[in-house]
Amino acid sequence: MVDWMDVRGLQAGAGEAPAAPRAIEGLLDGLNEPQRAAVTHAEGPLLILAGPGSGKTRVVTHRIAWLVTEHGVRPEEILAITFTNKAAREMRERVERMLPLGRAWVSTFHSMCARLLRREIEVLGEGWTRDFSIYDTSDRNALIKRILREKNYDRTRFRPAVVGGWISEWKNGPDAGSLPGEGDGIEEEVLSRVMKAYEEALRASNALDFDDLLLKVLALFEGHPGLRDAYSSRFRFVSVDEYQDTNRVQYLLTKHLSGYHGNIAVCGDPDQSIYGWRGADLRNILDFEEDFGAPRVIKLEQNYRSTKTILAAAQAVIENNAERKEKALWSEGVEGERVCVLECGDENDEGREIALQIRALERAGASLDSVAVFYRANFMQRALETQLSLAKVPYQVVGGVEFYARREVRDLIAYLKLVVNPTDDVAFLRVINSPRRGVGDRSLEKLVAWAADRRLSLLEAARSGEARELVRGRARTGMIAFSELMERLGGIADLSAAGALDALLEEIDVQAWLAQVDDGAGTDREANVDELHSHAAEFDKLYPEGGLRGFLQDIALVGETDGMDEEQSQVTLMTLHAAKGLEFPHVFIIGLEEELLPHSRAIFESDGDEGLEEERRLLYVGMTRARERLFLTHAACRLHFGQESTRVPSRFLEEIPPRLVEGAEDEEDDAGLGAFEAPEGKYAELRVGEAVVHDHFGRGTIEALQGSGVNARATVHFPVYGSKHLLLAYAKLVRHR
DNA sequence: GATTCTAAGGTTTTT
DNA sequence: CCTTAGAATC
Repeated sequence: MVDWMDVRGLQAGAGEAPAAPRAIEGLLDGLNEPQRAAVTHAEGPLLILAGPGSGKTRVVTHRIAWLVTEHGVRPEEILAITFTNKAAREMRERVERMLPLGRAWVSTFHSMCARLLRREIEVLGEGWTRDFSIYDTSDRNALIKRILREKNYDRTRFRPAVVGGWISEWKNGPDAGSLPGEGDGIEEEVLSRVMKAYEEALRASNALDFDDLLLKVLALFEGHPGLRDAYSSRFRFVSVDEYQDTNRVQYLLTKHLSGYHGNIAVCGDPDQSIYGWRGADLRNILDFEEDFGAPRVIKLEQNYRSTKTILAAAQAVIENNAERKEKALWSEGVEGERVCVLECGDENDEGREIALQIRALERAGASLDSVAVFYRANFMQRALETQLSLAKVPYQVVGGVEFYARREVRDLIAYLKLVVNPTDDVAFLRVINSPRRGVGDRSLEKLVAWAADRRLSLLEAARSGEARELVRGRARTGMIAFSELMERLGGIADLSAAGALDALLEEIDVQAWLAQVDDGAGTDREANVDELHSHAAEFDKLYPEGGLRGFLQDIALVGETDGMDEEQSQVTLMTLHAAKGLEFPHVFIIGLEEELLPHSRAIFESDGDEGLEEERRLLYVGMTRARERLFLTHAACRLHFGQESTRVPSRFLEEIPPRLVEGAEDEEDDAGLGAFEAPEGKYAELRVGEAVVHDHFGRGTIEALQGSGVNARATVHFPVYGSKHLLLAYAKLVRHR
């Protein structure tokens, strides 16, 4: 949850003086030399280049504690920026185990900016007030869709999400803050015109999108140096985590925030930069030394997480990148077992193989929550889930359908947003007809046009007798009923979050509304409403001062209840991107195939190796999550978009030295000997040289047999696919004639 | 205004 | 293959 307290008292030192914190026992104990140096760095710029598993979080949290207890820094002078809200929460918790953090700001760039704007946005004088709404991506898209329709653009060619993406890209690009010109192409024209209308609509609705949160603060800082200096001097110690994933706008904010005092500590790892595709600029961290004037540079190179083997394999891969800062990672850990590369038939075979290996790990004493499976693209999740379910391996997927994306939840939030900000037209359009009030598209079209002519918000329009004359029948009754409802709800804006929600639910007759909203998809919508209520109640408890406004801000910026369930013993499934910052004893990375990892978009892009290097970093991030065992799989063919395609093993696999890979060195010998011990059951009759038929690969010849029972494997040569190592338990080999 | 049909298009994702 | 969005139809 975003910390919401402390909206007052910009002046450092305002409020009661806290008792001087005591030195914390052992703050530096168990830290290595560079870690200690980083923790005890006080004034001036600091760049921490932290390899994976090098104790970065520990260093950052201990440094904050050290600043407070040993260097006389007051918590309210500290601003710590993290990559996600979850990371912010965790960092605050970890520091607070050592000392109270009180009014320190620990947050993402976005929540920091939202919080700052709640106080200062009126200084801009551009029309926004402190009750501004925050539009998330789907609010944004809904608005753009409306604009595209208004302007009669081909909405199949120009999809709202795509145009929204362009706008966001523009707002994070070099000309952020200005509007794009029309240029000569149709795309430039659409971007230019739609964005112009979009920006006007945002202003008219007193709303900001995610990008604006940062841009408005930037504009404030640039236009009002006094205000910038007030914040920069209040936050005497600024730190930015995951600096390799910051974009241009975030870089500029960092500059402004630290301009006054230069006490800026950034930390990150260029080798783990995986968000270039959404505007993160690797140069921010690569150029930090020039940008921030002779910083202290500390490299954390000792890895405490992975076995030597895993570390060496990951290192061997990443060394193929040209664009990087050299790091000499080392570990005092054990050699560990070799990396296991598994070749599978297709995606189902891959899933089965993973289930099988997980069972084997379990037999060896591992618990299921020590296992994670990473994949490049979400579509790979499905086959994996199918096979794990069949094999009865419990799993959880990280990053599924977001709670706040569910329809009934979004509707309720839109009501609340409209109460707080009656000019929020996106919210208005979302709920005017939910529950159904007979106000259809045609009626709304008239209302929108009427309101636009008079520069009024839709709610104001719906209140006016003149506008009500535009429509008749049910539509008019509904419009009147709705504006009266909003009238009645006006007073709940100042209630607590749960109080406001209760009042709302009472007014709209939840049961009837839920019955309407229900599409019979079996989703438990009532439970979702209850969950929203408990979120609200929890928020009230945590931040009694926050109220409905605070709650809305909080949920606008927190994507999900984003917790992994750590209670139950189950395997964790997620994309490689989602894996950043985590660690697991046992890691599987699936689909190590050309055009998947590296992804085809990266392979075929024109501008050099940038994309390819990012793919390599992605694999590097995945590999370095593993503590003890690392499994890499690839399939010979894979079904995608209903199309079966033959797969080529990833070039990255070849970058791992064979000596680090299980069975890679001596495979040839084993196969030649045909060491096959005591074959049993139905596989007993298979012999080297025999012709067999396989589901996918067709007819082939057995070249070698190894292992027994469930581990019995055969090397079979297929005319089309070449030699394959197959697990007999799954390959369903049939003797040919 | 609701339901059904059709066509397109489908990395990665946080805020 | 499967989801989604928009158009067509009742």
